[in-house]
Amino acid sequence: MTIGQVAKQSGFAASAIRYYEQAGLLPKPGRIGGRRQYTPSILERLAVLDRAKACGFSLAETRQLFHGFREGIPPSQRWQALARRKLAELEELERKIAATKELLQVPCACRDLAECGRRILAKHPRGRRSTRSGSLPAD
Amino acid sequence: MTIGQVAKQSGFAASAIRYYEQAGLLPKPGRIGGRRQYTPSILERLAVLDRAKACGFSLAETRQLFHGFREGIPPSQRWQALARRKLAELEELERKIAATKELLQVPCACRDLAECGRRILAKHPRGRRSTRSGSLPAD
DNA sequence: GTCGGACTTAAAGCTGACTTGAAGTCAAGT
DNA sequence: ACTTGACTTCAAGTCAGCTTTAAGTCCGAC
Repeated sequence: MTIGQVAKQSGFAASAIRYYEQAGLLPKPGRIGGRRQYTPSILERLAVLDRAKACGFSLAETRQLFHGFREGIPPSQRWQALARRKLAELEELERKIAATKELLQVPCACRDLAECGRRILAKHPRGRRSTRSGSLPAD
Repeated sequence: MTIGQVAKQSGFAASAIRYYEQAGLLPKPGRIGGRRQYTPSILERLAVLDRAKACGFSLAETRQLFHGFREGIPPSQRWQALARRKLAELEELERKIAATKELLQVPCACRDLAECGRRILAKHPRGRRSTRSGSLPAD
């Protein structure tokens, strides 16, 4: 199969497939005239990749799934090890969401935004911010 | 106050304060000898910004909070309008998390990852992927 | 007058997961 | 021979929210 056929059948963009190969998530396929030639087993591999994505795993985590264990460790143990960590992360995320939702429901009766600022300052004298990412608040 | 003093008192990095100014989230302060000179009211403004961040608002959303309404619309209505949308987003996110957690708890008894792939393919014949971002799965 | 520290700007770098673009190659069809 | 379409590589672009860097400026102290 050519990369285009794999792309169509798997639903992944050809560019993504090349990217995954480059990232070490897919085995390097044979080539004919410079072009990648895949066997259908690539579709199984991509299905696993898809599932890993659906589990919220980053590419680094998915790489662990494939290459991060001693040979012979069965998939069940691999998935489990990664799942444990991810579940903890997701629960932490749920906690953040709950805290954010609470904040969003605090009523405001200020006359202007400056008054909002004064009230916030009055409750939370001063804070240090942490230098991190993520679309939700740090703590 | 100099930007350094504001940084220390607010907990924001000086570079972040400049960035917010550039992004239209902070008023342009007066200058003395080229340096920004702030009045303490900047601290109120930054406190509001901080609260908006804690509410999970993006800078674009926070800009709306400040400038996205007709003059005279009180803070309560501004917060409320933004909060409604954000709460909906957060609930959507919670649904995704719940779905992801379920997936993570599916047991696996495959002998190898190729078998995992075959089983996944058997259940979900083929899928189109959507071209979007976010650390959690698309649907 | 000269040192150091805090400030200024514009531009580039960071993260993750890809996509897009440019320039070139290959195979098949007419 | 020539066109078309699918492929190749490598580099750069995308998004957010900043930080970092480089090169220069300003002020107060000594």
